[in-house]
Amino acid sequence: MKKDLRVQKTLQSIDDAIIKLLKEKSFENITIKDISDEAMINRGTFYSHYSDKYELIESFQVALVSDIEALLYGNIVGESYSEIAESQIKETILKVFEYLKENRIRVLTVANSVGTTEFAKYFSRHMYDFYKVKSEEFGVDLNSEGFTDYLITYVTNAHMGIFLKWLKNDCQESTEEMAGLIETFTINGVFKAVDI
Amino acid sequence: MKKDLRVQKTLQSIDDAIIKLLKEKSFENITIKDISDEAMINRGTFYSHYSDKYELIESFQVALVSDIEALLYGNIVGESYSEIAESQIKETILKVFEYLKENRIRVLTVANSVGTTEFAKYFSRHMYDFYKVKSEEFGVDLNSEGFTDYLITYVTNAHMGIFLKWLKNDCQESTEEMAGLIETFTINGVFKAVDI
DNA sequence: ATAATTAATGAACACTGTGTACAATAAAAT
DNA sequence: ATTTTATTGTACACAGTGTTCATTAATTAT
Repeated sequence: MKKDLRVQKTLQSIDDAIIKLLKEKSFENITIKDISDEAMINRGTFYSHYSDKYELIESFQVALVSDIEALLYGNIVGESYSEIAESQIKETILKVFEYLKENRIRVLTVANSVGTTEFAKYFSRHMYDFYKVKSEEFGVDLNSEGFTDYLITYVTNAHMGIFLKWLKNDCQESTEEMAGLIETFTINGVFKAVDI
Repeated sequence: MKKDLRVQKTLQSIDDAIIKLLKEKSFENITIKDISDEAMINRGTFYSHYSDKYELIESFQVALVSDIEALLYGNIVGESYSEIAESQIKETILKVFEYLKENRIRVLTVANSVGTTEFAKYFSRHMYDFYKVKSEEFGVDLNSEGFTDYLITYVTNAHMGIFLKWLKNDCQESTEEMAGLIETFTINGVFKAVDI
């Protein structure tokens, strides 16, 4: 059973409003009044859907991250490294870039809203988990738990940085190019990548 | 000529207050009244030194970053890669870890205050510049400007992630261990690091 | 089509925090 | 000891929050 038409319209207009406002000013400087004015709804109506603006932006995050998770876990199948063709990994990285490109505005506005902070934290926690699961599937047996964690942290943050820079750069490079960069940097190491 | 004694005391008590408060709650939830109460000064006195709490935290950031910059640029001398002993780079990385450890509380509170966001942005912009200058000094000639930028972004974010994770982990690993990790990941690449 | 249900509106309210102003007071510098 | 300067206490106007409630309007179900 679907939600009341009015609710759908209200939620949609709030979404549109916050996206538009985030292009003009920072998240912290946006008030509920700004949002309800822009959405052309009563301020009280906002409160009947979200308890504050943080809850609103969280709903954005949740949507984005669950999309990407579905994309990550949905694409790669297989139980050990040998079963997973390298091309499949490449394919997944490519799909992430494509998703990011398609949702550029949403990703950037969310990332710039809570500060890259909260988003990065939230997003990278999921990326971290993904890499962890994958490295275990790959049969990567590491000397110490701590070592693995740092390794994953390294990769997660590196990739996160690349993603956001690319989006801020208006996605000038092709998704294939970017997937290639990520692969080179991560597999060969950055020093090898520049031939030192 | 030194500043008025009263000013020194006031500024110090504000610093202490914000550090203490940041251990209890997030930066956004701290009010000027909280700060002035904790510092045992009049609320108006706060405003005669800082125009708002953001200006206060920025002074923290500036201090931390300028410390680290001095450390980075002060330690490495030489004009080309060949003149710079590898041990000197290692030494610098080590010193960064030592500095971070000594200023653990300050770095973490600032990072957690503005969100890791703003701090990371601010901090990594300087790190980015450093790596850029260094890679030029090293005579790294790259095919495209964009390529270099992505490479530096990759490294900067990766290192930033490691730094903060280590600090959050209570600096359990030794600074030497950490410097080694950074070196291995960056030079050999993470895949080599785990023997894939 | 009409009645019942549910959402949105407008207006009011108490509350918290902001930033400024200014005379009074206390402390430091000369 | 006198001047200078910082801090204090208090007050004020203002902006934003979050809640309440009766009224109005749209949607759903009969």
